[in-house]
Amino acid sequence: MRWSKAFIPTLKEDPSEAEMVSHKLMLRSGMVRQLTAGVYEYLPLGWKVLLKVMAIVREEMDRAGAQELLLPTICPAEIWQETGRWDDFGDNMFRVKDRKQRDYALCPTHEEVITELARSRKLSYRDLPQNWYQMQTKVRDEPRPRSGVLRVRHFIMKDAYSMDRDEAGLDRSYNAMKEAYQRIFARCGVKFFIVGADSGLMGGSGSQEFMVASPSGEDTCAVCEACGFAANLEVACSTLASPAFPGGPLEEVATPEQRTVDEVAAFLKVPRGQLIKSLLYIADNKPVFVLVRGDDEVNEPKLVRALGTAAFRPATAEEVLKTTGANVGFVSPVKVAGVRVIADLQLRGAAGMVSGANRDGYHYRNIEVGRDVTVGEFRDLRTAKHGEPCPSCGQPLALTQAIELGHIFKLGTKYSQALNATYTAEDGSEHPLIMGSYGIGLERIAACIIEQRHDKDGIIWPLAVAPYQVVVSALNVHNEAVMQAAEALYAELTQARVDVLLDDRDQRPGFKFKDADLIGVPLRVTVGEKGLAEGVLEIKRRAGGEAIKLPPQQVKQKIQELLSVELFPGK
RNA sequence: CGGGGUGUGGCGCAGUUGGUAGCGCGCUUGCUUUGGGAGCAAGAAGUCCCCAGUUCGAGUCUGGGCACCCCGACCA
Repeated sequence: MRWSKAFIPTLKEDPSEAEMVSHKLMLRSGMVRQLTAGVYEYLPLGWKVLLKVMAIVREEMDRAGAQELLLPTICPAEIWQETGRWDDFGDNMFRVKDRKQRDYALCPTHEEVITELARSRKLSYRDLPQNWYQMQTKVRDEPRPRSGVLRVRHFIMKDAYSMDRDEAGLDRSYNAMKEAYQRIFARCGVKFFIVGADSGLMGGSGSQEFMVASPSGEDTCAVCEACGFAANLEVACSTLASPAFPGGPLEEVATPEQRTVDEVAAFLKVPRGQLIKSLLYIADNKPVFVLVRGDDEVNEPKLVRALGTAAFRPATAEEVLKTTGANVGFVSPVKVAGVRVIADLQLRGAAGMVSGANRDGYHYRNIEVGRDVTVGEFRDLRTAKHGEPCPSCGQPLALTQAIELGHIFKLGTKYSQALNATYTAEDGSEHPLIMGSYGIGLERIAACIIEQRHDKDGIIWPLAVAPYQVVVSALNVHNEAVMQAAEALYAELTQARVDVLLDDRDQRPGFKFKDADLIGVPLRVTVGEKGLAEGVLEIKRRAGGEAIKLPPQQVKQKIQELLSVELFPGK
């Protein structure tokens, strides 16, 4: 490509809408442009990067035995109604009607479509396992798009779906995907780690996420340096002993106007951890008390799993008053009949605790869990904290912010059962397919690479995903010798199938250098009057280091050498 | 959906007590220049987010709406 003909609208200044480095650099390097909130246009440079990422993903998926296909974006409502997700997705799903007023979904994900496909041709045990994948646009009406291309309403996902006859098969399919993912991210040059995760709306028995550490990440993960344990805070637990404070008979104590944990703890001169935070929720239209220690926070994803439903909300002030007879700040399950109580594991056997007396202006002291409160169920409900003991080895956990790049799920039979997708076994019996689903956000890979690989001048692409491998900078297009040498090298490299960009623009050298650095081309060959006077061209790595000066006729070979070393390290 | 912020040439911004819009970058043309975002000269380009109102007169004041960005609940 000749730069003079390329549409690479670089920007000298940071656009005002961008905060994250990757967002700024994607805009400044002319990779993308925002059309509206959470919807981006991929310009030639950005699309080239995505194509390279996709090529790597395709290779690794194929290597792992998956088969590529392409499913529609638009899909009739019926199959979503069959699984219940027509409602579950709520406002997050774009919906359209056709001319006959029939409902369609713009697919936010494809479990329903793939499962419908799987059932359309009755599969035999002989057909299994199967793994089908696609790279396709997903559409989600995100409540708040942000961070450039990281959280958008329109993005390209690589999604794969495995079908097996049993759990052992699922484990094999799952592990094959996990290995493929590790290879993909390694080849793309991103540093990542794997964490145990929540399955959320996908359902199923287990999942892991591929994370990239970043202060701008939306997820928080607990990581143990000592044993390698790592989990999203949505599921991470830690091992802490239950609090046992000196007990005694239940006692009411006046706490006028003291409502919050902080206020009550200070007023009674007890640590916050001696309080029980009694939160009233309405789950499936019924009140339920959720208890955690005063110094803990309820973790909502954990609560979803504990309650077995996402259909819950904090009770209103009126509901609290009606249920307990007291106002918010003075309530607890003590002596409240007929309300389900679910408590954090920490509170099992806790004694000497403080919580509301269900009478405005009063709290109870010496609450003993079990004696004064009947807990229906103890579950891990609290959010783990920095420095707490790792559940597997006891060493302190570190919390770190991260961006989710990929997520793999063991779905089990959630979709195959709902949609009646079965296979026939040897004895002629029919069984639901055991499924897994595996997603990667392709734009996020590009964004994460930039987050990890940039400097003050711009992006530093690894060769594997660089939009161009080499830029030939002709420093003065009016100098015949320079242009001759540059054109000759450009032709030579193009013929050798090197992805090369010839900077033949009528611009000053500094301008060209800045632009080349900004878009992050890994190798630059400088063709200038100075070098030619010495009989050399100069090869410079974007990542840094001294320029390599070589006679023009040796440049192509040297470049091929550099490319092969970086593309196939170790060979 | 709650809280905060911003809407003015393509981009980044300024615009005073209300008097009919300017700066830098970019773009076009010409000349000079050519090893880290050049200089001079000339030029094109703006429904001042939209609607309504106040006023002789609104980018500026009032009301309503819309869009976008940031912070919190969801996910690749």
